[in-house]
Amino acid sequence: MPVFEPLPPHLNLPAMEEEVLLRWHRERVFEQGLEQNRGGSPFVFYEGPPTANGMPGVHHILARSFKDCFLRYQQMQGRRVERRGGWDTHGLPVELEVERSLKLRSKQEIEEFGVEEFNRLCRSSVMEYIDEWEKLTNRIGFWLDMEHAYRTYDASYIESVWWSLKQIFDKGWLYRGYRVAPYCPRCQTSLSSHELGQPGAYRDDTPDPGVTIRFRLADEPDTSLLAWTTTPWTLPGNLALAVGRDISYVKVRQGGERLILAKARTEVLQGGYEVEEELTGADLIGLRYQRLFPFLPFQERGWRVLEADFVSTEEGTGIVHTSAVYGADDLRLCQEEGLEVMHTVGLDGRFLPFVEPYAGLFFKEADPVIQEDLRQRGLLYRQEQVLHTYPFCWRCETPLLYYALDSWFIRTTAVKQELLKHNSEVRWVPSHIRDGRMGNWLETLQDWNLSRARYWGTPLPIWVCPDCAREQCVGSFLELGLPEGTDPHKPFIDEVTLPCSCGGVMRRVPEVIDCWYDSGAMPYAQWHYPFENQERFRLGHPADYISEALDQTRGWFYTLLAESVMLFDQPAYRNVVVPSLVVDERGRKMSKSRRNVVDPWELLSKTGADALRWWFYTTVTVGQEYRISAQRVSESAVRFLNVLWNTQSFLVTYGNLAGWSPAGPRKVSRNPLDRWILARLEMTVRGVGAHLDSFDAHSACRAIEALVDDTSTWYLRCSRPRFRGAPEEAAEAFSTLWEVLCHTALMLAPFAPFISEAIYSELSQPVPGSPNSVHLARFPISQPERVDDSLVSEMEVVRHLVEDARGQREMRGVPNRQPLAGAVVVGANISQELLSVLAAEINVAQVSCSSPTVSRRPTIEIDFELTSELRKEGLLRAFIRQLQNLRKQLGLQPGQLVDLWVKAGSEVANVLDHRVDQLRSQCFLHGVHLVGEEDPFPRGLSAPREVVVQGMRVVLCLGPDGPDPLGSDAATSDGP
RNA sequence: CGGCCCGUAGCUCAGCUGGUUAGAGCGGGGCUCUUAUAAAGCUCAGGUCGCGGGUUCGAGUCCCGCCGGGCCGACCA
Repeated sequence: MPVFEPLPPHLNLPAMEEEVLLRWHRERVFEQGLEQNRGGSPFVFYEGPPTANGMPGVHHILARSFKDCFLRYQQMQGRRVERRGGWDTHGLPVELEVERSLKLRSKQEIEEFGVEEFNRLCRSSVMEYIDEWEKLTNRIGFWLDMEHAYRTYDASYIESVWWSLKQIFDKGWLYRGYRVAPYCPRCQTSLSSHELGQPGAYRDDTPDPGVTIRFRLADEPDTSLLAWTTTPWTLPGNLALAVGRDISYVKVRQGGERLILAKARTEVLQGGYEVEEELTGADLIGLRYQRLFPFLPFQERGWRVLEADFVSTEEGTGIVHTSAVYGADDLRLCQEEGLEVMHTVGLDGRFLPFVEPYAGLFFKEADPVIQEDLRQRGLLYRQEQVLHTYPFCWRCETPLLYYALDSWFIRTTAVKQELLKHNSEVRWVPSHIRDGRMGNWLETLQDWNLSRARYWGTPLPIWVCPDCAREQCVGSFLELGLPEGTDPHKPFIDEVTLPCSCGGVMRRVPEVIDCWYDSGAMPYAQWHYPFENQERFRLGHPADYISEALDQTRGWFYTLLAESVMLFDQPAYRNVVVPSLVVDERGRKMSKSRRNVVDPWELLSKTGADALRWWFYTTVTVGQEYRISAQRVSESAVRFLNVLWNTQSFLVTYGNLAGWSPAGPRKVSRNPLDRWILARLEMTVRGVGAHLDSFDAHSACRAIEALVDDTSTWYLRCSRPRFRGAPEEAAEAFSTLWEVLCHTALMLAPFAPFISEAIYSELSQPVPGSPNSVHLARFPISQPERVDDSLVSEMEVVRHLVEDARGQREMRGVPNRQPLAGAVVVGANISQELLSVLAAEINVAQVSCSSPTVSRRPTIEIDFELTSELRKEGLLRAFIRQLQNLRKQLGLQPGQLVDLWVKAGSEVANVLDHRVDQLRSQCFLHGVHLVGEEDPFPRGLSAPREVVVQGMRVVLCLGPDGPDPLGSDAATSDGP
C-alpha cells in the first residue's frame, strides 16, 4: 500500500474544495479549533453585520477573505478567536423592500395598511436571503459562527442600544433641533450625512434649471437685484437676499432698466450694458425689494438685503436668494435676523394649500410652472440648464431636498477631539486612510442626525410630557415596567406611557433611530451589555481586528468609533483592514444596469474559492481597486495553485515509488540544495509571520509565491537526480521537500484554506500524532539554525551564472544537453558544493573559479571545444530524450519496465552498446536490442518511431517482449 | 474648492526606510530543458518610471508645481 494516496493527474480545484468542506463539516474542525484554543488569550474580532435582504456579491467575498485570513492566522498562533456572526436588520432598506412587495407608495398608505403588520413583514423579509449568505460564507471557507449570530432587532439588543442612548442623553449630547437636513419626500424622513456618503447617493450631471431672477427694489422699481438659483421651487418661500459686505457690485443700465450684481459676475448679463455705478456689499445691505409672491404672511423685517459670509462670486450673481427653510445657511441667516420662517412645501414634497397656484404640485414639478409665471411677469431675467451634482435617496432614488424640520441629533461635535485622538491610535491598512479619508471626515464632522420618522427600527427611547414638555430618556425595559418578552418595536411601544412629575402623561416621540447606530452598537449590544455579560464585554473591547470595504469609512467604521468614544472614551478597534472596491475588468463600477456584475457562484464554480481568495490577496496591494474577471482569477490560480499542486504531486508520485515515508527518522541533510531551500523556507516563515502581524496579507502572499516558485523551478529542477538516486540520498531530498511543502501548507492555511488542507492532510497523515487538519496546527515557528544568508546569496549568483551560460549556449547553437568539458567563473567566489550544482545545471564536467577577485557582475567562461567523448555523451543524451519522449507519448508510467528495440547506424549503436546499463536504469528498460538495418522488428511492439539524433536517423520500438513484461498495455495496444 | 489614492514594458501589476545596468506575470517572436507540470526556463521586441522644477555624490523612490484618472468630502444659494 502506498504511503501517500495517489493524486488525480489534474487538479480540479472546485471539486477538491467541496471534498474538504465535507470533511470539515463531518469532523467539526471549526468547532474543534475553538475548543482547542479555549484557554488562549483572546483575539477579538467584530463582524460588521450585513443586511441579509439582498443577495451577497463578489465584493462581500473580498471583505470576508480579508476577515478570514487574519483570524485563521491568529488561531494558528494559539489565540482564542471567536467569530460571532451578526445581522443588521433594521432600517429603510428593509422597509423599502416590503413597501415594494406590498405596492405601498407613501407613509400614509403604510399607516392605513397597519404598522404592526408592516413591521412583522419587515422582520421576516430581512432574513430572506440568509441561506444564500450562509451558503456563500461557508463555500469560501470563511469560518463564522452564524448559529449564534446577533440580530439588531432582538429585544436584548435594543435594550442595550437604549441604555447607550440614555448615557448620551445624560451627558447632554442627545438633543432636538430644528435643522435643515437632506430629506427624502418619498420615505418622508431626513437622512444623515453618512447615508449621503453611500455609493450612488450623489449623481453627477443632474440637469436642473438655472434661473436668474429680477428682484425689483421697493423704492426704485426700475432697478432690480439679480439673484440666481437652481431651485425655482424655493422662490415662493423667498424671505431675503444675501450679499457679501466686501464684495464689489455694480449697477448697470441695460435698455430701460438698471440691474445690480457682483462686478465679477457681469458675464451673466445678456446683451450690451453700461456700468452706471460701482458699489460694495455694504451699500446694498438693508435695501428693500418687492417680494415675488404674496403667499407668506407679511413681516416687517422680511424681503431685505442681508449680509452673509457664505456669499461667493464663483457662480450666479453674487446675490443669494434665501428661502429660510431649504438651505442650512439660509435658515441660520434668517434665524439670526429674527425672521419668522415657514414652509411652502409639505413633508410629502408637495406645495402646501396656501401656496394656491402650486398647491399639491411635487416640488420638482413646480420648477417649470414657477419659471413660466415669473417669465410672464417680467421677473425672469435669464434661463439656462445646469448640470451639477445632486443628492438622491440612497435606497429609493428619489431626489432629495434640503428641508428644515425637527430632528434628534447626537452632538458628535462635542467629542470631535476625542474622536480624532482615538482614531489616531488605530492601525489603518492602508495607513493613509487614518489621516486621509477618515481623519478628514472627522475634521469636518457634523452632529449626527439620529432620528428617522419611520417604522421599522429601534424606537427612539424618549418620552415627552405634553403638559410641561419634560423629556425623559429611557435606558432599560425595567424603567417602563415592560413585561419579559414584550416586543419593543412600534406600534406596541407607542402605547406605553410614563407618569410625569407634573402629573401629566408622557408619551414616546414617534421616531425610530438611524439603523447605522444599531450596527455601531454591536460591541456592547451583541452581549446585552450592561444588563448581562459585563466581563465578556470588558474583555472583548476594543476589538483587535475588523475589516470591511472602503465604503464603510463613513459607515460602520465611523459609527463604531463614535459610539465607543462617547460611551467608553475608547477606540472600538485597534486594527482595521480596508480593501478597496471591486470593479469590472475595465475599471468601472459594477451595476445591474450596466450588466457587468460578476456572479459569485459562477466564479466559484469555475475557479474555486482558493483561487478567488488568492487573487484578492495578491493581485494588487490592499487599497487599490480590484479589476475582476473570471479569466484573471483563473490565471492567478494556474500560475500559483497549480504549480504548488504539481510539486505536491511530484512528492507523492516519487515518494510512493521509492517507498519513502515521513514517519521514519529524519536526519539533517548537508546537501547544499537542501540547506538552501530550507534557508529560503526560514526566510519565508519569518517574513510571512511579520507581514501577518502587521496585517499585510499582500506581502505575506507574495513571499509565499516566491518560495513556491523557488521550490518548483529551482530546488526540484536541480534535485531531480537525487530523488532517483541512492536510497540514503533520496531520503534526504524527500525529507526536505516534505518539510518545505508541509510548512508551505501551514503558511498558506490562512489564505487558501482548502488546498493547504488537502496538501497538509495528505503529507502529515503518515506521521503519527499530526493534527488532523492544517487549521488545527500551529503556524510554523522560526528555526534560526536554518538561516544561511551567504548560501542564499551565493545561490543567487549561481542562478545568474546559469542564465549567462544558457545564453551563451544559445548564441553558439550548442544545446544544453550536449555535455561540455568545463567552465570558469570569473568575478565570484563560489563554494565547491555550489560549483557542482552549477556544473550539473549547465551540463559541464567541471567548473572552477578563476580568481578571488569579486566583481559586481560575475560571468562564466565556457570551454566549447568538443572531444569525441563529449560528442558521444551528447549523442546518448539526445537519444535518451527521444526515447523518453516516446514513452510519454505511449502513455507509459515512470517505473513501468519495457523492452527497447533500436535500428541505428554504427555510431549510435556503438554509443548505446557502451552505455546500456545507464540507459536501462534511467529509462526504465528491461532489455535493449539492436536490430539490423534490414531486419524486421518483432511482432507485438509499438509502431516503429523514426527520430533524428544529432542529425542521424534512428528507429525506435518499445514493447513488452521481455521475460518480465510489467503492465505493458499501453505499448501493446499501439502495436501493429 | 478641499482631502486621499493612482499614473512604471502591448495588458495586469511589484518596486521597503533614496544607492549598482528598473522587475514579475500574461500576450507575441525565437530557442532550450523535461516523463511532477493541458508545465517550466532562457531570450528578443529596447519602458524619457505622466510632465516640469528642486534637494542629493546619487531619485521611479523625498520636496514643490502642473497634467490626466479614480474615490471621498464641501459647495450646489
